[in-house]
Amino acid sequence: MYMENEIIHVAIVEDNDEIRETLSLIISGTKGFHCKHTFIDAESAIKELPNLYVNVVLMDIDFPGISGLEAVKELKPSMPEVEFLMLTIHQDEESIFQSLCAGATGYLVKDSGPAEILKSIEEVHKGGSPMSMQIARKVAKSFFQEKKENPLSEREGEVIQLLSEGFNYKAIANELFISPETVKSHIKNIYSKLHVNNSASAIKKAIKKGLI
Amino acid sequence: MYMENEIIHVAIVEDNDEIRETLSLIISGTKGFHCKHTFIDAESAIKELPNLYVNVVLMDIDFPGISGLEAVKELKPSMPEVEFLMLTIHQDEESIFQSLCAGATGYLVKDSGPAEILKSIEEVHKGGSPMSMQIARKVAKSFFQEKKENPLSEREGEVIQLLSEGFNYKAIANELFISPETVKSHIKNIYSKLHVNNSASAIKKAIKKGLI
DNA sequence: GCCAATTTCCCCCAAATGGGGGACATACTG
DNA sequence: CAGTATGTCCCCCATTTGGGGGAAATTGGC
Repeated sequence: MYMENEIIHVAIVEDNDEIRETLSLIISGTKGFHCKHTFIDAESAIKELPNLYVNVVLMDIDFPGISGLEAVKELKPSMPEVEFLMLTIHQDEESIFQSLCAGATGYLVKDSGPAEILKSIEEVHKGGSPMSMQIARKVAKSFFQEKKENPLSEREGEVIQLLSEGFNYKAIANELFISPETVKSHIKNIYSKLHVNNSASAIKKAIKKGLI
Repeated sequence: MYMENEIIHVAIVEDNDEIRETLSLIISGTKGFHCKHTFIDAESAIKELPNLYVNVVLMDIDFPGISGLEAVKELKPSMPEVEFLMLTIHQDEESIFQSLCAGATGYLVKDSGPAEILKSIEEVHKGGSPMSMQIARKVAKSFFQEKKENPLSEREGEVIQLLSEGFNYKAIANELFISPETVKSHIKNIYSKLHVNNSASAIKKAIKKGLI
């Protein structure tokens, strides 16, 4: 139940001291917003957040150690009513896609102005999915090409074909006259393109997309 | 080109001394047949056979160490003109199926009489696929039920379903409230039923058969 | 009542896999 | 020309997988 005059409780997870403090000041200094809890890394956020009352979490996407992505994966299932807004500088499609899958609701590029940040927090709390224009386009593209384009190169197609027939890396290497390390490399790329991390789900996805 | 009066050169791979000697004597003692090479294990057969001239190999199906099955897999590709006749006591469908896939042409139960053995060797050399009645029935059954029945139990279905979604053993175990060892056990059985030996080919086959 | 299949769990142990790096060459494209 | 994708190969290293055993309880069929 969103109340028009309710105060939105925000938590921040961000390793950069300056950014964290600035965000905290902006938020707490604005009517209707409050930020009491900030965390310097994903580990402490994972430990503390479940015991706190917050509505929205601003989460930096890549930390040293446990990433923000991992943190969302960990936290979201046990606190589904909390919305996660990812903070990112490098707007690469992959981490965006991954974070959406992990349960993040929106995105913010770090150089957004105070007004935009506050608007996004409010929007996500109301049930929206705010993300900067650039990112929205990237996500759309990601989902779009997910459906129609064959994301695998010719070589990758040969590799996954053989993989689906039960060949292991060594056997695939022999078949294609390349090194097992190269096969491994192709498979790593295939998994990344299909958003999976093992052969079973790769084969399933590849078949569903008509790649094999 | 099969010549009517050509001598058929036979090699024997069999660990049991008595059986090996008996077979050798029977074969060499019969007009039109000759057996100069016998091997006591799969290893030596794999090493020596490629350098010898033989038409038919009698291969025991299960050795300690490298199995006869493995030996055929190894040898057949490099000597496709040589026919392999598997010797077996336990007529289990699985090893029969596997050996056919590996490139064996026919089967003999070990308690066959001399006449049947010689007839089978001749037949296989002429291009036939001799197998004892009991075995023929088993193979037929194996191929038959391969096509129509869902060979997976309910639990196995759940397991392969989760497997296809990228869950590893531990995750499947959590999902189904059983031990990872049990998951492993189910997966071993699934692989055996689908005639595969890794997740990639299992998923492919399961999808092709409409199991998931 | 026995046998076969299913479901559950355990052991050992080697091989395969996946994730993280990085490097270098080619080729295409803006 | 710089950037991107592809294809090739290498390192390290932990985790996962698969194969070989075996065992016990349950169920259902013959």
